[in-house]
Amino acid sequence: MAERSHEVIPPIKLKDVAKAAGVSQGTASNAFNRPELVRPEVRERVAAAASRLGYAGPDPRGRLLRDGKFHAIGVVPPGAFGLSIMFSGGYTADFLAGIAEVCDEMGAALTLVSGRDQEKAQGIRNALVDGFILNRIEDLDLVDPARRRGLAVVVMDEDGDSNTNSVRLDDRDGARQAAQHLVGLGHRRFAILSVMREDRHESIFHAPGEPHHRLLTGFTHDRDRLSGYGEVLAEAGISLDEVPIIEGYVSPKGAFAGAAMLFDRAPETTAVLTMSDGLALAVLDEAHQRSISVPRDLSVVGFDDWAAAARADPPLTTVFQPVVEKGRAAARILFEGGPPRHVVLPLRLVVRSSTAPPREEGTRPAMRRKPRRP
Amino acid sequence: MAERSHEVIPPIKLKDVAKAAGVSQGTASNAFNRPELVRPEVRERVAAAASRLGYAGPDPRGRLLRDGKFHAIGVVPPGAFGLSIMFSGGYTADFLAGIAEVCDEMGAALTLVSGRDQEKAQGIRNALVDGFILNRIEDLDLVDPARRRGLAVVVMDEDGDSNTNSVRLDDRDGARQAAQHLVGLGHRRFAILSVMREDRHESIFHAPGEPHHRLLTGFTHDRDRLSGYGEVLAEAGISLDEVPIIEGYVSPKGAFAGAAMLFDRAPETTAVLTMSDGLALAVLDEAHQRSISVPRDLSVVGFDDWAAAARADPPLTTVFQPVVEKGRAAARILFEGGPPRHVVLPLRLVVRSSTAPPREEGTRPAMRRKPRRP
DNA sequence: AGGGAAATTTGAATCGGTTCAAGAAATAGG
DNA sequence: CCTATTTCTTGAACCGATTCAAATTTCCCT
Repeated sequence: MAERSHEVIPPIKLKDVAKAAGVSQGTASNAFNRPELVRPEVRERVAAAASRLGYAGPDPRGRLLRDGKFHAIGVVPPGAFGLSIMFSGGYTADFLAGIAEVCDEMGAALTLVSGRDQEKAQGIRNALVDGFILNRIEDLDLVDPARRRGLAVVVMDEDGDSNTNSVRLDDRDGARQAAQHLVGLGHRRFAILSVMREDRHESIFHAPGEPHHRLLTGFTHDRDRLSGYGEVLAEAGISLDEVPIIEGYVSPKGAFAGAAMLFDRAPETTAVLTMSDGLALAVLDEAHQRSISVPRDLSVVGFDDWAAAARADPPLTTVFQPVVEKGRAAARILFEGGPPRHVVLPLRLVVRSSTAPPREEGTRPAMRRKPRRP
Repeated sequence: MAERSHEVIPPIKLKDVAKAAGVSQGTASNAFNRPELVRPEVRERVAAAASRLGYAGPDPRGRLLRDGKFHAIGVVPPGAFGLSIMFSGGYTADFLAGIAEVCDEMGAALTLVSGRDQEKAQGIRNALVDGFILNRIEDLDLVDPARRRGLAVVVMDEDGDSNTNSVRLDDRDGARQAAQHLVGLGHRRFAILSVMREDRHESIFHAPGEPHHRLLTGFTHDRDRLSGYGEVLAEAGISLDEVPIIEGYVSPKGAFAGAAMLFDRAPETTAVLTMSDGLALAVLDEAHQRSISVPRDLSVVGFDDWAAAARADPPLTTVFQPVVEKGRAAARILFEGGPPRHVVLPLRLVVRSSTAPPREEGTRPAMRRKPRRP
């Protein structure tokens, strides 16, 4: 018949191989997966049949259905930016590297689930993974779909309810270390540069005495940092109410505006605590513009330990975040299973050269000086 | 019975939902996947039953088996370093970003397959993906296992056999552009810094006149670059045989050794063509140590356009590689299917400040000067 | 050779859906 | 009201393996 040649050859299945080798399908399966259970001669017959038929080995689909495990864990890219943001370096890259390390050890695959916004839930429902690592900030509403599928879930940067795994950093303690360092150096006149997540375009100066409940700082970790600073200052007899706090938008521009505001409105400051290296680096830059010497005239502490912090001039004292370890911890929880765990990782102050004891009273030059910029 | 409480509740399946809703399993399936085929009232009854039973929607395992598509593509980490190398920035990160972009558009997942060496083949056999992007260099032997599974495959940096998809860069043309630039500036005294992939620890100086078949340069793209250089020089009447070629090991140390050798053994050179920005940056550094001015006394061209190239002093003229686009192209081929394709992407010379016309004869200072280093 | 233990092999159940031809019900047309 | 359509539903086949109790062989001793 003419149609013969148009027929699609159905792909070879284990059953076909079994038949060709003259064994049962069960034995054929064992020949591939538990060869020690099969007599060498038979094993060989199966192998021969397989290669004769061009059979590449058991299809993972079948196995998957049967034994349920995907041997892969999933990560959802944060925000609405899509997958490629995960490779743009910095935080996400380090985080993934930590996860990847553990996946490697476990011989599991790491699956990056695509999708933005609503599509993400869809992605969660269909992902071929055994568990998910979710970002608290944007993906908290994905916990439910994942759980309903019976998947293990780890939520980052959030305590989570007591039966959801979580991994977060001890931001409060990190902030305490930073503040303690400055207090220990003898500083008494502090200012705090905070970030503001609202989409505002002007920085806000909260003068001493202003009630701090008006702060716009939104994320838990920012609040933790602030409270860490507050605690240590309080222990040193300084009320947070007396400390000027500047909130700037997280963009570089916002950071510079905040830095300028610091010099303009709080010139008596000898030590600046910040919520992020971005802000601290802006302060360094602005200080340079105004010929204010860091750390002689002003000590600056960052937060996060960006790569740029070590290269800054002067190298920035800042708080290191174990981001890679965060990834590792999250992945390990997923693989280990067991009852819900709540991991809190310690931060560590890295002392570099942007901090020093304050200048003696009287020898400090006025900070408010015209910027050199045009 | 006492055991009652110990019984494992079997997970809810579509069948259970169908029964609870009083419809056939087929209808229940449609209610989820093709709701337009189901009367609204019935659809709702199914939804109600599902939510009452805590059913999260059809399990992907079942669907997978039936319709075969994983909606994911796989990437294998190069080398024996494992997964986490993919996030260490630079080449792999850019490459993955390109792949990720396309996955996003297609709503597919990106799966990073773990495993090193032999385990990789195992990973290929079990990966839950529809296609693979493989690195030529280490993964050529993985093409077969992937193909046998009937998966689409794209091989990078290699022409591949004519029925294997491939994506590569036009290194020869990139090299031509670089050489042409220097020839156009008037240079006639060239040297070439090449890389050596063997695990040697000393650089090799191939003096003019030496037969070049002794070069150790191993990768196709390195040979392409060399041949591009050679072609253009030949067109300018300069035989490659007259050009000193230095092969250095790819480590930073090797690069510096090669750079030193250049100044020591080929001091009359006015223009250096390199196989990599790493080498070119080492030359810049060594020139600085020896107080040789670039580009006044020596023009240097890199290859790859590393991020550091633009920041170098002076900013390095180099050949830009569209790595992100490489990733995109590979992913697109996988998703588009169709007959095998062989994509060759163009490179582009980026002229910065490390190249200039040669100094006039006679005014050039002797290059061989004692290095300032201790 | 005979009996029991150990090593292999078999066959059928199961994993959780999707799909499609065929039947049933609802709707439209005359 | 009856027939022709159109819209929904059903039921069974199928996707490709793994697993395990039971059946069969092989092996080892006496």
